[in-house]
Amino acid sequence: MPVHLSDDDLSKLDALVATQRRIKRGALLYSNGDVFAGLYAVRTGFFKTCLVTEDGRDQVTGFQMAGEIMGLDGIVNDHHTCDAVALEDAEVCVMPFDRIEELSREVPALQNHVHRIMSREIVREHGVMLLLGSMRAEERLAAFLLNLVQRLHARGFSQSELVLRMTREEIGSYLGLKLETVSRTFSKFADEDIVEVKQRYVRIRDTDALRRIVNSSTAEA
Amino acid sequence: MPVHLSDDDLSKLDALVATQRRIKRGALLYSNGDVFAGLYAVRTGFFKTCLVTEDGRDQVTGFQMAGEIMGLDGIVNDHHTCDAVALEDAEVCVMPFDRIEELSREVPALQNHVHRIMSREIVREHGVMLLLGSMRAEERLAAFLLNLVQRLHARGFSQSELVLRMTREEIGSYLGLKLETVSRTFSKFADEDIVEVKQRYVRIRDTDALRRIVNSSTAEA
DNA sequence: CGCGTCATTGATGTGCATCAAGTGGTGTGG
DNA sequence: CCACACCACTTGATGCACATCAATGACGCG
Repeated sequence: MPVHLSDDDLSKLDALVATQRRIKRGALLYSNGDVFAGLYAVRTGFFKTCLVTEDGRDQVTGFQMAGEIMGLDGIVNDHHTCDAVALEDAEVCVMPFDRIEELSREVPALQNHVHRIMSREIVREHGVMLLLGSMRAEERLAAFLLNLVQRLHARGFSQSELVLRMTREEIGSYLGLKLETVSRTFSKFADEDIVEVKQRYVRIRDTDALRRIVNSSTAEA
Repeated sequence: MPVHLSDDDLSKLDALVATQRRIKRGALLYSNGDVFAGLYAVRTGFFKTCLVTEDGRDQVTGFQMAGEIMGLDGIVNDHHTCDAVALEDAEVCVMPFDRIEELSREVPALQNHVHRIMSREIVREHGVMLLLGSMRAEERLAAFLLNLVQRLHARGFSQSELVLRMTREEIGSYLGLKLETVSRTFSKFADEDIVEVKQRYVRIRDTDALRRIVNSSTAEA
């Protein structure tokens, strides 16, 4: 998201990033119950955020890659309500939230930027609700792949090739499916020459077919 | 949510509410594609927000009652991405967003308040994702009823009695179920003396039973 | 090289959707 | 004021998509 700032403002922004943190693959950036310190911007690496309930339910709420912001859930109650786990070795910028608020008051562009980030997250989650509430397995996986590849492409990667950073189980948890269903659906796509799949490696051979699948609600209206 | 403000700040806050709007039952407060003007605080009445896709899918993303804020989805792209529909005659306060940002810069308590509202919405949606992604029909409906009655209770209504403002179909859309399933699940709860249901009227006879149902994931861990 | 983790694939089961009737409450016009 | 129409709701019969259970296969790491 581009923000237009003066040089003066930019130098203020530098002050925002208090520290950097390195997170090993499999390690937690923060977890449910942790005191909220600030927001995190992913510099390198790949994360998942997930809710874990007392009764053992586990829901992946999102996957985050370079440039994306984590930690917004902690603002309401000064405590995080989910876990952030690195799926590969990663680096994040730590931005203490009181500093963000302070600077936001001085730099309107930053203020608006923060609001947009939060609103974007809300809209993203609306999309996930639609997916979880009304899509079938194939539609969910197709939407997931398209979203992933689109975000990777925006970062300079291929539009058609990707290496999944997460397991089938994590994909399933995000999509509200069991890992076997995710695997079977991958195989089905492969049979239909829509994708090539070899473990974590995925090559999309027919993007339009995926798009058609996403919008195949047996549309009546 | 309590905000602590000085008298001076309070008088500034008055300036926030530009206008009031009355919405007839069934009418739209805003809809997908509308230019984002500001946030809305529900004064009286009851709303649903829902996504409608081109291919005819329809997902209710939330129900809003007095004191709750609508319109956050419009901030990112200056356009709303969902519809807000009044389920009964309603009144809302209109708060132009540029005024909110302006005042936020002067009144840190307001600034923080806005951040908390947005964060709270993100956390709420996490909960819905968990519900849609991993709960069975009975668990979903139990969670829904508990949430509704809890919010009503916080507004001075009964802890055990409520009148639903929405149809079975709208409940189903929110919970990712078909209306028949919602109806059957109500009947099942009634058979088990957990609730009394007569059309829109619901009386909860055993709150703990509902709570037990919500946490009955066949917990292994 | 062997063990643990992740992935694939098959057989079977089940929860919810779908299809279909029928009921009750509400608003409207004769 | 009643008859009719409409809509929301309920309930039953059937089907299907995905879950579950189970076995095997492919990596990757110590």
